[in-house]
Amino acid sequence: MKNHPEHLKTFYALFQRARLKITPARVRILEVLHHAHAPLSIQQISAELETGEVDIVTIYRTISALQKINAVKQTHLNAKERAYELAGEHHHHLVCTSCNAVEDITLNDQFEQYQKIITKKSGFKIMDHSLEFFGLCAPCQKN
Amino acid sequence: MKNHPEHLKTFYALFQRARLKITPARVRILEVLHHAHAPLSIQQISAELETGEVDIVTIYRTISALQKINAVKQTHLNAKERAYELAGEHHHHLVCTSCNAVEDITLNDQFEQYQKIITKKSGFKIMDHSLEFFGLCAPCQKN
DNA sequence: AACCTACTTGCAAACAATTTGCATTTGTGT
DNA sequence: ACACAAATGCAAATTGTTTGCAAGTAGGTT
Repeated sequence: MKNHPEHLKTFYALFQRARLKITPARVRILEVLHHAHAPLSIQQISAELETGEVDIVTIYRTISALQKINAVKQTHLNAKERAYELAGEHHHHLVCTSCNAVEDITLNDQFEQYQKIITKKSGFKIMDHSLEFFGLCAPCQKN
Repeated sequence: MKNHPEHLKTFYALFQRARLKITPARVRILEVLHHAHAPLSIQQISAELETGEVDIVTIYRTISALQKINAVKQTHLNAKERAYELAGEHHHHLVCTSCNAVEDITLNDQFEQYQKIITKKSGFKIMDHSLEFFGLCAPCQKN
């Protein structure tokens, strides 16, 4: 284990536990996700990287691996694409249906309440969830 | 406009407003969605119909048209597929990650509260949302 | 520091999902 | 019954995702 970016160290631990190697491609992909302000699709991750830096097949495989070790979470921002964000950065999303901007929102007590009610009513053991709001962002409401 | 199934009449109105024709294929697709107990993917809709009854391309186009006039809503129950349900039957979903069962849950005040808070905080004009919980259903918790 | 081996990668190609073009058919207002 | 725009099926194009395999590499061991 060489000199890898410091701020990703929590992920390196996950890697080691799963016997996954810390490769340049994986570090770059983690960095891209880390710097993102919203979940990214495979295509978007690919676009963030230098052309030819990482093959898109490798991105697919890396994301898949990261999901298995719970290092990334999948969300669904629109009809077309699946998008991914680093675990531990879980939040809900506001998706503007006009300009396609995506804004993160942090969950609060009110939502926890709702989840508790559902749990009680359903007998379901809830492990995770995905919530997206669709509408118009402030700027787009003026047009 | 001939003798079409009575219970779908609210949709016929939407069709006419949008100058969409009421065809056998569309009626059948609406029926399938109407009888479904959970959102269905394109493939599932296709499977519900008699073989060769409606071309899968037509299902794609029909669903797309129905979405445009807000007659169906899209949800994302799992990583692979998009699923659809009739509008007006909007609810949240409990997805069992073990047996893949999907259970509908009806939203309640608690959730409305949460949405209100988000609206106030963000300045977003929320038109719609999508919420899925993932976890283990009661039976699967025992295994 | 060189070595070994299992894990990774890129590339090509298979596969699957979704969309498009076009000739033909059909619903619906007149 | 007629006329025309809209809808359908089929084939083919496009796009998204997965798989097979030979070559390359991380990271523990000597």
